[in-house]
Amino acid sequence: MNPFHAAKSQNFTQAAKELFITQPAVSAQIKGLEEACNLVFFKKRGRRVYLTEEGKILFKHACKIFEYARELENIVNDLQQLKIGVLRLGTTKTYARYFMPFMISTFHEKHPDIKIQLNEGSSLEMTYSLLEFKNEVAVIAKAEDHPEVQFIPFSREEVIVIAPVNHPLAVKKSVSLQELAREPLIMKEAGSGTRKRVLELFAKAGQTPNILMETGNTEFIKQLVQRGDGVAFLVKEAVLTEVQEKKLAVLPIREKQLFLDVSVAYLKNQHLSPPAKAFIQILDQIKPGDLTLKGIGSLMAKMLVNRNKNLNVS
Amino acid sequence: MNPFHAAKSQNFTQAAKELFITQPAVSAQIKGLEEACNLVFFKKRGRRVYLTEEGKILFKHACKIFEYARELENIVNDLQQLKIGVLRLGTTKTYARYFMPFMISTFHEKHPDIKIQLNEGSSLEMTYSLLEFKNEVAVIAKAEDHPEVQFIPFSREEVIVIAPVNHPLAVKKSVSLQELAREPLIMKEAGSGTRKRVLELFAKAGQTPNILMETGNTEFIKQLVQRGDGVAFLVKEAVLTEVQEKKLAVLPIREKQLFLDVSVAYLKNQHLSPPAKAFIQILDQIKPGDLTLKGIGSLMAKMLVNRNKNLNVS
DNA sequence: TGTTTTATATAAGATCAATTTATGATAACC
DNA sequence: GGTTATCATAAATTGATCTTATATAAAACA
Repeated sequence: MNPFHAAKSQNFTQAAKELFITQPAVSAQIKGLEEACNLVFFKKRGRRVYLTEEGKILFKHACKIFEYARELENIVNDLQQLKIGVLRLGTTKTYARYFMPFMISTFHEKHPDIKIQLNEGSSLEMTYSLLEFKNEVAVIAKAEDHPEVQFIPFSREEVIVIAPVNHPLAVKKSVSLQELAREPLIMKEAGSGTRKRVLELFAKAGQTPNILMETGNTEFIKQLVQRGDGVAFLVKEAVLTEVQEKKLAVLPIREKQLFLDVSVAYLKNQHLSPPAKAFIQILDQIKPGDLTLKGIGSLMAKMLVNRNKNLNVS
Repeated sequence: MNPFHAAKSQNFTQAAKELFITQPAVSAQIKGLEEACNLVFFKKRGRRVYLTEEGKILFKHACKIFEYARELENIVNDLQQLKIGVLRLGTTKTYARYFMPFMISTFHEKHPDIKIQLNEGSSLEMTYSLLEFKNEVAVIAKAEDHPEVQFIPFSREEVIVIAPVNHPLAVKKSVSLQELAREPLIMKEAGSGTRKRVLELFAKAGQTPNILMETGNTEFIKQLVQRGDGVAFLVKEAVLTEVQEKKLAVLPIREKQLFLDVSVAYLKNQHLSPPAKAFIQILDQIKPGDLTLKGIGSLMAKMLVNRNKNLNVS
């Protein structure tokens, strides 16, 4: 099995065969070791060799090294075969809440041994987290372009304007940006992809939005709007339930629909770990429609079952 | 400290310095490893290198190997410095009882970490135990010469004849072998050094001893003689107490005193382990007189204190 | 007892792996 | 924008390891 083990079979020639080398090579190796240690590990008697006491002691301990070497090989195999590994994934709170569960569950189903570390922040923060090697992949909007970051869009999400149910504009057939600019706006924080698109929209229309408040917390925004503190632009998916339950009204914008591209982002010209590669590959296979709440319905049960195995979402 | 550790310092050049090799050597090593594993362990960004997730995992496990390698070095050092090791020592029951305690105690005092395995048997059996590698050193009488065994005499013990205190010959001024040959003799077993000398003695005198019984057990012989079952030849040292206490009588042999050489025996042309070498060296330093019961008196206390540390006498 | 077989040691030459030297590319620093 | 620091690469060198061939010695056998 290993040099020592073979030699221990009280036969250098046999050891040589097992190691696919010649007998003099074994003799030389052992001689070298003995000289290096200034100790004798084998004694010869007749045509047999025996381990000395020192040899036995050294052998016993040396075995552990070979054990670990074998273990290391297993680890390398496991790394190749996605049996061990970590996927460090960045995303936004909103995506984590509305799109990620399905993606992660699908990934986890296919690679149940890979640990998943999910980090949240604004799209921009997550873009930088890639550059800082904090995350390897991010599911975010392109809040800012960066020459070293590759964005692969995989889903186009509609951004809508929400208002309190009793809002005067809610009854109108269409609302202009000019009208919206007068309303107090609960805006997503700096670095948000949605915010970027919204600001672009106002700028293009020559309007300046009346930003009442900024926050990264989508749930908080919904609460404020519901209480009548203002209106807000949010991804449709995130307010679906509240709209259906008539807790929030959707203001129909006069201008054409506003969309937000959700992308997988990762560093250009940088090696991707096997888990990261596998994750991106899975995203390629998932049809965008499956990501929405509609698609999730039938998969809810599965997700709940698989959730807490080695799925270290932190 | 080790290749990986150094490389982990996010700097191949630094690693190379620590390893006393050049930077391209480090690069080549890592490239080789990565290619062999079909994995990427380092990623470069700017002028720094970072461990990938896979690199971190492999590194964590590889450290254990280097830990063990360091431990192995310590073991080799300890073997050289007699910090660990086993002394496999053969001797006879009688010597174990009367001479060995002092020798072992002296050895143990000088090399407290060496374990001692004491095996007992007749002198001849112990001679063969050397040839079978069961023991490395033996403290025995030369019961039989052997071309491969080196005997180094270090003590000359007097052999005396003991008889029951009321034995008719006990009152005589001197007893001839002829007279002794008529007495029932409790003889030491085959392979005994004493037996060999006694038989030689009778043979030289043209007499045939009247052997009543053979046994290897010296204490048993003393019991039998005390009970009046016969006379026996034994090493003086072994019957000192009983003679002083007048439980046994000593028959004065007419012929010149009979002596038995106690030797250290070990294999010629065979490497001796450091513990065995150290033991023989200590025997060289001990004056024969110290070995007897007389010499032991003052050392009794010390022996008793030191006895049960890692002194595995089996 | 001598001959054959089996096993290790040794020496010289060949092979292969690892290292160095020299140089190029690239990003950070001033 | 030039300089510095760092890693990559290629070719040459070195050194270690292996092989081939042979010697030696003990066990097996006849």
